[in-house]
Amino acid sequence: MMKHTVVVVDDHNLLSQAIGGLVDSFENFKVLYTCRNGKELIKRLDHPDDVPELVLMDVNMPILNGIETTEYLKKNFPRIKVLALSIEEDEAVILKMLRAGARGYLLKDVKKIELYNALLEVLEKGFYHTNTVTKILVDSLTEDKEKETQLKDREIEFIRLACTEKTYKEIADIMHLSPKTIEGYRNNIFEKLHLRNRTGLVIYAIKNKIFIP
Amino acid sequence: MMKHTVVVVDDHNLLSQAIGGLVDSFENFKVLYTCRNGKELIKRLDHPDDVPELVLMDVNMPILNGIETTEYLKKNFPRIKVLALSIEEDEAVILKMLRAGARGYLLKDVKKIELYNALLEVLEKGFYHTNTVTKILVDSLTEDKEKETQLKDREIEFIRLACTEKTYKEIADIMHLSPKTIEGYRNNIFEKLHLRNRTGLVIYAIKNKIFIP
DNA sequence: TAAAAAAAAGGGGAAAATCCTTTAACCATA
DNA sequence: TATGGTTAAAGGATTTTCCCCTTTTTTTTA
Repeated sequence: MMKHTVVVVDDHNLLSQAIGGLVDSFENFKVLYTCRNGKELIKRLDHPDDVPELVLMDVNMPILNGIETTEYLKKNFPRIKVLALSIEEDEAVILKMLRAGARGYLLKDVKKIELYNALLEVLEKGFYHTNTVTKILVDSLTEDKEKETQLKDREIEFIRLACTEKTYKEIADIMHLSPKTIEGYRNNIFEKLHLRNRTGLVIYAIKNKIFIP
Repeated sequence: MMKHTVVVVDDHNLLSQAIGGLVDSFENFKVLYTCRNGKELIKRLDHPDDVPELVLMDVNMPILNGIETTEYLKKNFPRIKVLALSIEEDEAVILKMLRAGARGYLLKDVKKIELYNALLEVLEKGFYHTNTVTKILVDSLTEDKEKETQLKDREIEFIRLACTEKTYKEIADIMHLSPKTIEGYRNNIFEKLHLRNRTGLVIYAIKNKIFIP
């Protein structure tokens, strides 16, 4: 019986070993080799014997990351199916990865049986998506989320000021706007980013490098 | 005429060059050499010819920072006078540096004339302090600032919770305290740290690594 | 140029945060 | 056992924030 061929691409040594081992333990799958980043993978694909059916691809890698690598594969090796593997649960990242051509998106703490199902389904049906990922996909289609979530210049300006000890009234003065307009800004941003209050906004701004303390 | 000997210790190449140039331009001062960190300086001091009268010391350096280096000099080369040079305007840092034995504390955007005066005064009077630094010094003596500024364990715990979207009432529940007590905590902390509101507290906590977003 | 969309502003009200003062309970220890 | 120090808690007043919902003004676009 011919085993399905798999390549694991992940810069985290321990994890790629573990995942490789898991895949090898499935009787109808075989790990050809593992790579530390996209560049390494692309190099190896020069040899026809090294071209797998499926790539388990980490998203966050140095040199050439999962998104870029997947885009490259879609262009140059369209028959290779990419299954993304990541700790990132960030919607934007998941969307980028899927748009780049990934056939599925697994979180790294995936259970053995789920990994197996994912591998099989990707080969048979061409895709595998958990409920979470499906929901994100649907949402992104139905309400043009990215565009609406995009922060405008003036909003960014406001956020930076909100990361200080100034009151909204003071911020309004600085931005030459009415306090009521500032409230509007704040309310829009809260809704866009699913925030409850200013503290959440400050943390968000710092996490996303809008404001650097 | 004998020129006064100076060594510049700063890991920022450009800046140490600039400062060195400035010092050399004073007719009665001469830069012996520059170092990138405290370790380098200590090594060079083995040679008696390399022992200067005065060291212009950066506070933030890798390997061996300004405070540790100044402490070492106080112990082993008490005749070398240290003039601290930093972008840090943090009270605690300034105090540490002075306690370590620095004879003065200059901000890096110091003007030429002020640097000159500082160098002269340190050599002649033994110290040079700007108004700002003097005030900090006085304050630290009069009201035992350090001890009172020290945050207690429970306060740290509170601060971490304040860096979330929780209301004070929710925080009170979590900490098994009355909301009024939580208010007390907050007020004490605001006063200690000269803060106006929760936003300021969040920024402070992140800056000081009490809360890592 | 009229219609649509986005930006700005407003009113009102409830909740939360801020500020100030005072009280209660509990220790330590002189 | 009085004394003072610390921590916890409360009352009351004021400001700021947050949340609806509506209106006006400006800009964009069909």
